[in-house]
Amino acid sequence: MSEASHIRILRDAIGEAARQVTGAEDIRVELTPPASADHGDLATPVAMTLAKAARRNPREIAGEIADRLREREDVIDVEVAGPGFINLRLSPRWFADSVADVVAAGEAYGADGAVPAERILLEYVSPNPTGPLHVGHARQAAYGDALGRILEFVGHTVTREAYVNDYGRQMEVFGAAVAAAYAELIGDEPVPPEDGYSGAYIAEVAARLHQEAGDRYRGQVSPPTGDTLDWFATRGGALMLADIQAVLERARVRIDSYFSETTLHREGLVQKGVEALVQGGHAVEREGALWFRSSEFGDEKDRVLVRANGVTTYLAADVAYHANKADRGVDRLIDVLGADHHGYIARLKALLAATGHDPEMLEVMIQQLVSLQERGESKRMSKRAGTLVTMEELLDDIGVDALRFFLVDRSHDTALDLDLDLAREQSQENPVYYVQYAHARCVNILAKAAAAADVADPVTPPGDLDPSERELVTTLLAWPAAVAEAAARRSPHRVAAYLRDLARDLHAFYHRCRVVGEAPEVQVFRVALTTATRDVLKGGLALLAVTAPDRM
RNA sequence: GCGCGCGUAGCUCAGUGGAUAGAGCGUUGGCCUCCGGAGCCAAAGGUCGAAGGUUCGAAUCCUUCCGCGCGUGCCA
Repeated sequence: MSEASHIRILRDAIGEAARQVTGAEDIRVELTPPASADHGDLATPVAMTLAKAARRNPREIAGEIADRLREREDVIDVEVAGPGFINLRLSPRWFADSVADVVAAGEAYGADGAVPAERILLEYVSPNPTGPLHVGHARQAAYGDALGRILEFVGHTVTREAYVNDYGRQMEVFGAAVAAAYAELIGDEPVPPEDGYSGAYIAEVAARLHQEAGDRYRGQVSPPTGDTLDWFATRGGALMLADIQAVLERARVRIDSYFSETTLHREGLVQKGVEALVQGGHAVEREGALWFRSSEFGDEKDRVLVRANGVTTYLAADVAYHANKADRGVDRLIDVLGADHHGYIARLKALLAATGHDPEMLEVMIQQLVSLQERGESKRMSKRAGTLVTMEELLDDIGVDALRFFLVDRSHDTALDLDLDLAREQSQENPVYYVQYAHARCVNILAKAAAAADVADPVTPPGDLDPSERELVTTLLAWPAAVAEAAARRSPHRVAAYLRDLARDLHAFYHRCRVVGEAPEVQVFRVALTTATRDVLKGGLALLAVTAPDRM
């Protein structure tokens, strides 16, 4: 059930009235809470949207539509305002029916609204198993996972995948660094690689490998070569990847499959992909290297696939990987990448076009940089200075709920300043607790009302509604549109923003209206309203993988 | 230089053609015999970076300019 049925009936009625007045077909009726509550319960700008095609004054059209709506029982007042808005005030009966709709829909409320439903392959995080996940990965993970949940909720079929960059020189350097730490451990001469990896985690990996292999590699690691180097790189990488997966799991990030870059090379798919490009005339040799002619497909310039020394580039593997993904029978590919990869978009689209796919099937969602703020100051992060904050440290510091909420509370294309003091705060200032508290408050009220509450009964309309009740109901009715918008725009932050709005309306309602101990018809209505709010809060938080505690 | 992103309240940010531009934090002032005050109510605070243009209507679309970030490797 994507929309409560009584608001749909109303929307259809407005559409029909507009059709009668203007003759237009297929009218999309936007029906939202107005900017100010004293404009009514719901408002629509439909007359203004139709004015141009109808070549008529929007206020005139609005007036005629309004006349038709006035006859309806559920509408107690209609007025035309401003440039042509139609403002509606709805009956208590309509409010009661609408709340009952939401309660009846339960978990399905707002779900399955996507048209058409697509099969989507969503790639995010994509770690290098040469080091721990950092803050940037955390943002990609929180965004990607929330987006996946939202897309599924509105009816798409989603496969979540992470591409593991476990191939190439970086793995060798990593292996050499681990081997050097191992050498130090067993008293051999350590030969750390230049520009190598450092940090305590390298020593940890070395220690775990020492437990596994003992002193077997004594005399072979100063420096390691061949199979020995390969062993340190591969085994070390496997340990790192396991750690990475554990951190993601702890952060409630779901990934269906980890796709190994090495596999692509081992199975000859990279080679095959490159050859296909050559045969298609999309790759040419120049100055000893093999170039992908991506500029033919809108990229700024051509890109190297195979270097003069015969080694393939990262892009060559991506040809194979993206062609592979595009061939899996999906309608859409979504890549979540960091800000430093935005130059990559044109390349990826070009390689899809060159391999005979529609480049439009790929969407690349770029995540802007994250910086951490503490005591009013930005914490500078640098890999070299060793001040990089890992995702695991962040989880230890502020917890899963705060991390998940804060990282998706802002649009993905704006740089994010994560205020650690605020995130740690277990108080009113913290938006996570604000929303969670609203949920706990609903649960508490319902527990108190439990004896009297029978929401299965038809919800009876109260004599009149408090303004805070009207606002809470119209906000609840806006949920399907909000989550559909979040999905369509790939914008999980809209869900977070919606939940804050809903929590605010709930708190305001709580302070103005008592639920327990009121006249029976009032109590029944308010119990239903509280139930609906609880369910939407819980469902919305679940889309962000944030818990909805019953008590705090 | 070129490409992409961003410039909105003191700070962090919502708002991709509709009404008097919003929220959180911060500031100021109110509200606990009452379902949890982790809350509520109110006030102050804005030339939406600048200038043109399109439109009945522009923070939103177009053009130019200014500022910030990132990219612009035979790195990944």
